[in-house]
Amino acid sequence: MKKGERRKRELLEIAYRMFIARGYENTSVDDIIAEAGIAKGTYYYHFESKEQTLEEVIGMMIEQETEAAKQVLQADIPVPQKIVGIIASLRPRQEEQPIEGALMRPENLIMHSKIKRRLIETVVPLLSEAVEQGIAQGIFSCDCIPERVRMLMTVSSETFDEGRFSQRDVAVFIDMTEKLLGAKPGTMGFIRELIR
Amino acid sequence: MKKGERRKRELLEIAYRMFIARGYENTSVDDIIAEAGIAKGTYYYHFESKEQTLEEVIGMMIEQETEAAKQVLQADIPVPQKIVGIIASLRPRQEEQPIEGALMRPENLIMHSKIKRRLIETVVPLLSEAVEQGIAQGIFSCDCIPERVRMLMTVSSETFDEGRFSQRDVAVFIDMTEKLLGAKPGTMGFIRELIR
DNA sequence: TATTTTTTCGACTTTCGGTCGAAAAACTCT
DNA sequence: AGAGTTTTTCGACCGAAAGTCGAAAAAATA
Repeated sequence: MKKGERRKRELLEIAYRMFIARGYENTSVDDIIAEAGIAKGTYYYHFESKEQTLEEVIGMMIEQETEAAKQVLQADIPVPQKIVGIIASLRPRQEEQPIEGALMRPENLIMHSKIKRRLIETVVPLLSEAVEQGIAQGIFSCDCIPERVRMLMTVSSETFDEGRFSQRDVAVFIDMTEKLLGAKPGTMGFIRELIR
Repeated sequence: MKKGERRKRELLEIAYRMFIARGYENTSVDDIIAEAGIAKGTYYYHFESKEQTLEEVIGMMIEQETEAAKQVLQADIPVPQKIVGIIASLRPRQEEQPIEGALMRPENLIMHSKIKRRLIETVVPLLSEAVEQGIAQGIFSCDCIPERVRMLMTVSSETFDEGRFSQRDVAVFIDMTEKLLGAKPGTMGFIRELIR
């Protein structure tokens, strides 16, 4: 009674690839089962609905993305680098699967928003901890850490995720980060390197 | 050759009401034509697709929302009030159509995001002008105005649009606004009144 | 009035998410 | 091994919804 789990993983893997490559909306259940070589009933034996599949696929993505972020948090590097490292670790890397631009295209609006939301959900606590460390070290100085971190993440994903941003955007974001966290001007300047 | 325009307006009006009341996804073309008492062919004579209808409906909304904002910009009141006034003028007013919570519910993700995007698009220039005025008066002091304004709007809509926010969110947002625009602490404190 | 253009109609097609009952495969227990 | 039970698979079928199309009706034009 564990064949089911394997099958589900397999389907999840396929859905994951297809959702990323062609978008959630442009991938039909028929596409998925054709690729997997199974019947429709089988698909719906493993998943409640197409949307639930998306939910689980996003879960996989998040988990994967979060992995790296956690590493960075534990690492023995200066706090500002940690923060930047975490943010960078979960930005959709261009070199990856998303063939063709893909993930952020208007057709994928739904997937995009859902990912964004859950990513923020899971990463805010991690980043907040890093900021706490920074405060303990006298690098930052502020209250309401989770709220501040969340706003920073919101702006970051909304501004940088879709590629079209200017150097001025970067400059303002750096300024904003420093001011929101109560850091000395220049502390976060090296963000420039990572966004690019 | 102008009966067409009237019909289209009528359809747009109906679609507008239904999209707001029940959400884009939950409104079928059949619903719309039933309400309008016309045949499907007629609908598709006037619109390319359901999505294009949404696009035009959003256009109507934006236009409408922007109206008030422009008034505020011209008004003879202190700049900080203008800014808050503009933002307030285009936040979905609860008392309005959106019966049942409605507009911001997860089902309406698509409509919601599209509105958000186009709203920011059209309002950033207006707000930027207000900020310019503020700078001229020595109330604010910053560069990269449109970028800063856009980020503020992003955070604002992402944080406050869906109802679930805390007083700490408000406090941080005020702090952020003042710091991003280079205003004296306390300048924007009255935002508190308007959110909530 | 004749003709041309615009508008309307509604049956039909296609696509897609989802259901269901029954068969097959895998597992359990004596 | 064989009977019985549970899990997994199958694919025909369903209903909803977006979109098409040719032809008729209405309106404008000459």
